[in-house]
Amino acid sequence: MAEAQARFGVEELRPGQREIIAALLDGEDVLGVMPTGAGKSLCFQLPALFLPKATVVVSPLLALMRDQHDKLSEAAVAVVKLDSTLTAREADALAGEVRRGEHEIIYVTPEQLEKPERIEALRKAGVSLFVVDEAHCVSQWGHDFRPAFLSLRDAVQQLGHPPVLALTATATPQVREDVLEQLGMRDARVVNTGIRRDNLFLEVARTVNPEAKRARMVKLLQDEPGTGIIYTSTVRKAEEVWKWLQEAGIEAGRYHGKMKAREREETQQRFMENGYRVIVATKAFGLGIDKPDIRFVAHWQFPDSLESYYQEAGRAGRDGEPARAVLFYRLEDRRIQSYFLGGKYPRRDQSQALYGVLRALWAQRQGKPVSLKVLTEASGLPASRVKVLVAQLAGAGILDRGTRGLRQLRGFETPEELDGYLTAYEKRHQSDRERLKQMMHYGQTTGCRWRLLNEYFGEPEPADCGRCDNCVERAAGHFDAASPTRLATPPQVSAPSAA
DNA sequence: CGCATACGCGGTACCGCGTATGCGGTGCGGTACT
Repeated sequence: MAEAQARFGVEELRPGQREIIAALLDGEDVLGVMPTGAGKSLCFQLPALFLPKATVVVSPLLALMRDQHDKLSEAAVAVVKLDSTLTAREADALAGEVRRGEHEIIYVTPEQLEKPERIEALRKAGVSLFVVDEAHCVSQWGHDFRPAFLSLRDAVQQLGHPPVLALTATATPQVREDVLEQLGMRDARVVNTGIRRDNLFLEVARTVNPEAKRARMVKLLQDEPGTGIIYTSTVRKAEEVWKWLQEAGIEAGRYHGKMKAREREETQQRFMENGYRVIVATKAFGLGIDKPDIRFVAHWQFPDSLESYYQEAGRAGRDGEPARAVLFYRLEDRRIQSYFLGGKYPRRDQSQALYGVLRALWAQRQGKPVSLKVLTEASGLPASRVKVLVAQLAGAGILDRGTRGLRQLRGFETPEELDGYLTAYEKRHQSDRERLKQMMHYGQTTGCRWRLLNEYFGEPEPADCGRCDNCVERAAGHFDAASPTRLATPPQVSAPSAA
């Protein structure tokens, strides 16, 4: 404890932190689900100082790595980060230091761990603890646009499977399962400190058309003098809303993935310094946004799922003061999310084609390994999709991703097993559509919204909360016998047509 | 998936209708060029 106090200025460990650290020092794998601000970082920074060898921390964003690296350097921790911003010369020099074991904490991107030379350097150094920060990215990003997250399981294996710590603020039972599976942490201990946020008021504004949305937003901005975020589903919509607010004389900033990195950093900086009344943003404005006094988060359009919604809405009121999460619900906004879901995963025919091409290549080379590059070219599929499918085959034990390429281990033994491979992503797609439906249910329900969220996240369900619009209305007698239809009507979520 | 816009066409002097086409999130890393 003296060490924690001296190096990090920490007086006392919180219950979740204590449990996680104890389990790690016992050699267990741990999945820690803790809200932002609950001190996730300390769960690995503190053990890192005592463990004999290095702690590797996988981080999804260069900006997050940079911030944590700089903070730790100031605390006199021997820390290094390996990413693409290094020149080849710098990378070599640092890899040398890593091999010689000169660093206690090593930050890496998942992409770096796909390189054999990085793994080799870490293997030489020896790894005492392997940490995946923001671990929901494994499930949220791994299966489509950053498949490197699906290679982490191999990296852990190659490093001799040190204790693995996966940390996240948001995880449904489903996402938890996926993270544990994709990281190969079958017997992990799960430490969950809950999602409860007493100061956050949940509300939905049913808006039948764009005019209604704008009118409702004007009202929100009049009622609520504090700083807020407005999330939109597309870059174009973010720009549109941003211009509209500026014309209305509101000090608004914008943030989305099409902006230059420099401009995004400046916007975020100014937001932190209270230079904006609101930020209009896409989901790019997410990880690493940790301003305590955000008074409201409004969604101009609903996101793909309740975990996305809660991640974004939960950025309001981190300081514990009253804050509002307002969803501007409009049925038509389903369109864009349905579109995003459409192309997310490998289709059955692509899974089938890839496996066929791979088997042909192996046969042709008499069982010699096939490089990912050769397979990608032969399959004609996008590289990221091939990576996802290869990770799936590796997970099923069909192949091995060695330094010399993809090595065949065995074939599918039964038609059922092959079918499992072919339908896995169809099932995932189906469950994503279900999650979108639940998001819409949240927008349409007349029940307690906190109860619905708790149910969704597998948390104990409270009695009606008094901290959402529906409970307040019910308390005011608006849902009683005078308007029985509102209570009796089940939520209207129209079934999505077959894709 | 479904809306917005453009286009083609018929028949009328500018316009309406039906069909075609485009669009749409999140970031790493490596490469080419200044």
